[in-house]
Amino acid sequence: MSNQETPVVDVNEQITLRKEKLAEKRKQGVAFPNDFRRDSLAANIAEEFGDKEKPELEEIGKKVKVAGRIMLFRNMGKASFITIQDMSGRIQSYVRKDQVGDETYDDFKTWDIGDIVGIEGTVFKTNKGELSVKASDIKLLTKSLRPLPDKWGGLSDQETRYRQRYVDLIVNEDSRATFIARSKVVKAIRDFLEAREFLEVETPMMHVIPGGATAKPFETHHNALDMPLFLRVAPELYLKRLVVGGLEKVYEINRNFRNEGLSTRHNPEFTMLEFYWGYADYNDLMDLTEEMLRFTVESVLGKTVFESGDATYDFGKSFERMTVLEAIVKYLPEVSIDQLNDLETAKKIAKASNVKIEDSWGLGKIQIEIFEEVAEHKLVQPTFITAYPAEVSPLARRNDDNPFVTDRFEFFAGGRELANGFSELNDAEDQAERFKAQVQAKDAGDDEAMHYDADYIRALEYGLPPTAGEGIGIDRLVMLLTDSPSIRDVLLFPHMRPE
RNA sequence: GGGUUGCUAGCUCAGUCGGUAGAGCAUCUGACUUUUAAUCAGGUGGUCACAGGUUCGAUUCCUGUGCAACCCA
Repeated sequence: MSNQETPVVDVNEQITLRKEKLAEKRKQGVAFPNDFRRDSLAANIAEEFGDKEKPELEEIGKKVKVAGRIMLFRNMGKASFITIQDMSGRIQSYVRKDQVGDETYDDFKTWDIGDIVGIEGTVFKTNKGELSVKASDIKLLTKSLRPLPDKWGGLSDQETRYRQRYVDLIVNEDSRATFIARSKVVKAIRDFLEAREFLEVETPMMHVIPGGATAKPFETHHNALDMPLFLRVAPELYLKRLVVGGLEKVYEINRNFRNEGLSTRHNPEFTMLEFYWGYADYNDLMDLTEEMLRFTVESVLGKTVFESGDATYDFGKSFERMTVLEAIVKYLPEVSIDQLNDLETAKKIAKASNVKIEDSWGLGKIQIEIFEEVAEHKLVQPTFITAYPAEVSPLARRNDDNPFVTDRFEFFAGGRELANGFSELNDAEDQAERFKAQVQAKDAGDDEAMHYDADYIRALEYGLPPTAGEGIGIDRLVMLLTDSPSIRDVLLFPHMRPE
C-alpha cells in the first residue's frame, strides 16, 4: 500500500535553487568527487597552533588540508571568511580571490551554508587573533540541497531533533556531546570488565521461548520454519547456559525488546549490560558494581562528583545499602518491619499508599508495590536495595537465613532503577517449580509471566556453578551522566510513530 | 488509558477580539580583500498540521483526527 504511494517531496525556493546549482555542477564534471584527502582535524590544529602568536605562525607556514561542512559564510567581495565543522569541531578559513584564482572564487561565492568542502591552505591568525586556514585551494565535495536551521537559533523542536537526528547532530553541540559520552560509557564498561577477564559474547536476539524477565515480548514469524519467534526481553537464560558450559565470566552489551508503553524512561528497544560471574555472590556483585560505576563516571566525566537534574551526585563515596523493608520504613516511618511482614497489615499499608492490590498478589508482591510507591523515586543518591521477595524474583537464589527473600539487589540513582543483580538460582528442581508457578500465573491471565523453558532446566541439571549475575540499563545510566531528562535524548534514533 | 499544551516561511518565534499574515536569521540582487551572529541598500518566500462544522467570510471560534511535549494512572 504505502510502497505504491509516491513519496511527498517537499520543495521550497531554497531547495530548488540548490538543486539547480547541483545540476550545473553535474554539467561541469564530477559532481560528487572523492579524491580529496584531509590531513588535519579542526581540533588538532587548534591544539597544536592555538596558543602561537601571529608572526610565529607566519614563520612556520604550516600547510594543512581540512574538510568539513560550511556552518558560517561571510562574504566581503573579493575575500570571504567561512567556518567549517568536522567531527572534532570548527575552524575558520579565509578565502581570497587572489589566492584561489578567479574561476574557483567566483564558483565558491555560489556555494551555500551546509555544503561540504575541502580546503588546502596555511595556518595563520587573523588581525583579531582567530586561528584560521588561509586557503590556497578550495573544492566543493558535496552539495547540500537542504538549508540548515538558523545559525544562531539552532534547532530546538524536540520532534525534529528526534526524527532528523542527523540535523540535530550537525547543529547541536550538546547532542553530539551526549552521544560521545554514551560511547565512552560503553567503552569504560568494556575496559573494566575485560580487565577482569570477563568474556564478551553475543547470544540470540530471536528466542523460541521468551524468557529472562517478566515482560511482554514482540512476536515475529520465521517463514521457512513456519514458526513464531520472539524478540528477546533479556539474554539472561542464554548467558547462564554459557556459565554451565564453562565460560565462567561472560557479559553482553546489547539490545532488549519489550512490548510495552513509551515514556521518558522507556523505549521499546533499549540497551542492557548483562554479566555473569561464576563462584561469586550478590555481595561480590554489589562491590564490583560500585567499583565499575565509579570507574565509568570517572572515565566519562573526569570526576566522581557531578550535577544531574536537581541533584548533585557523589560516586566517589561508598554507596548506601539497605533492604526493601528498611527502605520502606525509612520513607514511611509510621510503619514497622513487623507490620510489613504481616499480610493483613501490609495490605492496609498498601491501600493507604495508593497501591491497588490484586487478588493474585502474595505478601512479597505487596511489599514491592509499597516500596515502589513510597521509596523508589526518593532513592536519589546511589543506593543498593537488597532482600527482594522470592515471589517477585523467579530466577534468584533464596536467602539461606530467610527463604522468603532472595539474594538479590537493585541499584538506584536519581530515583530510577539502574541495575538488578542476584545470586543465581542454580537448583534445577527449584527452578522447575518456579517456572511452573509462572506458567500458572500466565494461565491465570498474567501475560508478563514467564514460559517454562525445558532446555534451560536441562542445562541447570548439568550443573550451574554458584554464580552471580546482573543487568545494568545503559540508557538510564547515560541519562544520569549526561543530565538528560528523557531516554530519547540518549538514543540516536528513538522510536517514534511514523510521521 | 485520562488530562494539559503545542503545530504559522528552511530555522526560531510574533500575530489576527473572524476580513487569507509579520520579525530576526537563512535565501535572492547589488556594494565590500582580516570578518566574528560581519556590515549596508533593496527583494523573494506561507494550503497558518489535517478534515469537517458555524459564518457573507475561518489561520483565528467549535468538533474530530494526526504528530509531539509534559503531567497523572
